[in-house]
Amino acid sequence: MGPAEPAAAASLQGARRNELLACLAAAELEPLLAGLQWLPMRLGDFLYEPGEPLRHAWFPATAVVSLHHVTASGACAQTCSVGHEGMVGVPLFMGGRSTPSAAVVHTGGHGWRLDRHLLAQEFARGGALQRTLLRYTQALMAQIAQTVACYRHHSVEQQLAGWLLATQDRMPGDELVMTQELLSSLLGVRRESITQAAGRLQDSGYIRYRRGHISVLSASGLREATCECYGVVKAELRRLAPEGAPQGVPSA
Amino acid sequence: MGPAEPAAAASLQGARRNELLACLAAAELEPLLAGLQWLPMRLGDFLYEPGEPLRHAWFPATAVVSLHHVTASGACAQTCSVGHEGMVGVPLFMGGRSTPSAAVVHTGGHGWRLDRHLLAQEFARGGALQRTLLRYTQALMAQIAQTVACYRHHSVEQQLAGWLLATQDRMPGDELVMTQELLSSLLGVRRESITQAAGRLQDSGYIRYRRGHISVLSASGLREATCECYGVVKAELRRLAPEGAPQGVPSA
DNA sequence: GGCTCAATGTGCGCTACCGTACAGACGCCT
DNA sequence: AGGCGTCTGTACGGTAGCGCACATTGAGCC
Repeated sequence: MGPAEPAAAASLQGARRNELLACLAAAELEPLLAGLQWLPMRLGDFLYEPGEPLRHAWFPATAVVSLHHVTASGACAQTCSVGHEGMVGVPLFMGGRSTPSAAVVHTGGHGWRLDRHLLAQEFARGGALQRTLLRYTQALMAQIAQTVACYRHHSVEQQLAGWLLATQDRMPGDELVMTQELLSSLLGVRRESITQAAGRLQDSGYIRYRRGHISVLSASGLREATCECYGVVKAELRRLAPEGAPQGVPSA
Repeated sequence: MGPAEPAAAASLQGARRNELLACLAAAELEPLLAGLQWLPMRLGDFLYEPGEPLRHAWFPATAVVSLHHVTASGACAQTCSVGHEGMVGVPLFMGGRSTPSAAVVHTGGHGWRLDRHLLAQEFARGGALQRTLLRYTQALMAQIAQTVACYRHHSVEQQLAGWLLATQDRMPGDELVMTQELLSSLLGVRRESITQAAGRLQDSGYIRYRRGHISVLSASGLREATCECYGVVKAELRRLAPEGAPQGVPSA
């Protein structure tokens, strides 16, 4: 963990880099400020692990987080992706404290960390914050459920294209720092399957990659290459997003 | 829809057939009674369809409901199962009104139907009902997420065994009315794959089936045959279940 | 009993993805 | 520059599940 800027830096302005925080009126945001910290979120950081009580909630701004499950044999499968449109730590207000899933930062960046007591306390008030978080949680459920259908019926190439689009939507810039090895473990397939699928996407001119970096050259091409799941999830996130929230990538 | 028993039949006693309703103290249950109806839930009934605003919430007692997604090409994949331990209609209190998924009754029985306005109104009070529903919703998310990992990494035979166990947990008796055709469409695989997997389970002596009926002969055998996903989901449902709720199958 | 139709059994080739092994290539470090 | 370690490319056989075609069987019905 890097040195935190003082809590005073948790200004209204800064909070607007996360859409859930951004939607809150000053009156609702104010009580949270004391528990908000703007922190780096580094590639590979685990925000929580299976069965372990969550210690904080996170509201990413430029970082992207993957929620995933690990099977008994050690295999992994990403269930959803969280960026500036959402938050990590839903169980903190749903009442469970922990979950069988894990959350890991797969694109480094920054975000807001919020004290869990403060979150629970303000959530319990039942106002705009509660409404916003519950709507987001529903979108999260839709995302996970869509992933079920996608893993069942669509090809690795379609899933990879969708993953790249979803990740790009959540980060500034077009270049992902990501090895095929890591990507394969997130999607729960072999590294070689990613090599092959990524090769085809590169041959089509949609992406370019080199040792640990992937650049999106044509988002519209990727949209051709992926299945409908990407669009369904994006539409549902938008439908359930808080009103007045900025759409799109935050300024870096 | 069959003829409804009069709302007066929505007694405290009857409500105990669903664990979420059963956990509520009389004071919390009372305001709901006017909107509760004990109704038959027939095989094949759609409780809601993708994108359509939900009209009711359902609290199954002896029926079992499958939530599933349908892909653009018409393929289907079950994301989770709901019986007497849960409820159908989470989007009604999460704020979305509709969802991209569908809910269909796959094991006929009875359950309580609740007026959506009443549900939303009582949920907004923020008491035990809200706490209970949110904890259940978290369990539902865990179930869907576990399904992601399961579809990715486990065999159809493992998934079938788990499905049979999960369904049996939610219904009275050991005989499911279910064709392989319907089962295959729920799990999102070919009918022949089910034939093969079910054949192996029958050869092992764990189940017996004949034209549209499946009997569980050995739940412990099925537990051997399935993956860890069944156990993980069951544990999470139990962990997040309301305190004081009866565990196990309701009397029919 | 015999008919009919839905449900189940079986076989065949096909494809996507897996598991393993190893070769090449790029980037970083000294 | 040269070495090293990581990342990526490729090839091989193996397997699970798909898509299709068709045979068989059982339950219900007249």
